[in-house]
Amino acid sequence: MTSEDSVDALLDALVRYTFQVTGVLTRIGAANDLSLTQLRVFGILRDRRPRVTELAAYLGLDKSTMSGLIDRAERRGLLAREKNPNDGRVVDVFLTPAGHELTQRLYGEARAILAPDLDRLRPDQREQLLALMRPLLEPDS
Amino acid sequence: MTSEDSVDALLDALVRYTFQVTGVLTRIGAANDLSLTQLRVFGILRDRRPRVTELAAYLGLDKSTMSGLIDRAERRGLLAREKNPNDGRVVDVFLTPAGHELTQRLYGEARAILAPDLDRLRPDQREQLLALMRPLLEPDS
DNA sequence: CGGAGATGGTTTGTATTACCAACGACCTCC
DNA sequence: GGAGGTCGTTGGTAATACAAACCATCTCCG
Repeated sequence: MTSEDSVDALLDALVRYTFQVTGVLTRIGAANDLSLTQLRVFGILRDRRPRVTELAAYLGLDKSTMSGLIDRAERRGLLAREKNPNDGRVVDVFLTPAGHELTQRLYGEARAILAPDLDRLRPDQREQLLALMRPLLEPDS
Repeated sequence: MTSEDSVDALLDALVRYTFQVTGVLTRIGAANDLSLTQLRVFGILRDRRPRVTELAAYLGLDKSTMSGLIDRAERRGLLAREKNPNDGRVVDVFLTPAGHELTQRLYGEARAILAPDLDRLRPDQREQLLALMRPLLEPDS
C-alpha cells in the first residue's frame, strides 16, 4: 500500500499547489478586471479556436454561462465570435490581437510571481519536472 | 536564455495542469452543490483554524465575500464560527465533523479521477515529482 | 483611567458568474 | 421536405465578489 500513499501525498501536493496558483492568478486577474474564469478562457484560446460548446466543455461550464462570459469579453474587444462557415449553428470563438496581447501580458505577470519559486529548482530539476508533467497533460484525461 | 525557456515551458505546463485540476474539482464540487471557492475554503480548513481575515487573505478574497461564503456553509453545518477568546473582534472558522467528513469524501473523489493520471507514472517518478514540488509549497510564496 | 484611532467582521448595494428551462435557427437523414 | 437533433441565446434565480459604510472591540497614549 506504499504505492497508494505515494499517490495520495502527490495528489495532495498537486491540489495544494493548484490552489496556490489559483490564488496568484485570481489576484493577477483582479488587477486587470478579469475573473479567474475569464483567465481560463483566455488560456484556452491562446492556441485554439473552439466553438462555444467546446469552450464550455473545457471549462466544465454550461453553454449559457459562456454566452455572458463571451459577451463581456467581446464588448471589451478581447475576443470575437464568428459564424462557422461549415455549420450555420456553430459560433467559433477566438482571441483578438488585443486579447492575445493582454493574455501575453498576464502570463508575463504570472511568470514574474511564480518563476522565483521555479528558479529555486536546478535547471535539470526543471527539465525533470516538465518531463514528469507532460503525461499529465495528455488529451485523454 | 535556455534557462529562461525552461522556466517558461514549465510554468506553462503548471498553469495548464492547474486549469485541468481546477476543472476536475469544479465538477466534483458541482456534483455536491459546492463551488470551487468553497472547495478551496475546505481545503484550507482541513488543517487550520484561521480567522475570517486570514481565510480571505489565503484565498485572495475580500472579507465581505467571506461572510456570505461562511454563512451558507455554516447553515449547512459544514463549518462553524467561534469568537476568539483573546480578541473579541476576531472570529475563528473551522470545519465541523460533518465538514471534515465531506472534505475527506471529496478528496476521495478527486483522487479517483486524478489518480489514474498519476498511476501512469512509475513510483520513483512520483516520489521525484513530489520531492520537486515540495519547495513550491513553502510558506514564503 | 479615558478617549482617539486602528482593526475585525458584518451589512448593504451592485456587477459578475453559474445553472436550468425554454426558445429560434440550423443541420441531418429518412 | 419534414421530424427530430444540435447549437447558441435569452430569461429567471441563486451564489460569488467587491466596495463602502457601519458597529464592536482593541491599543495606546495622554
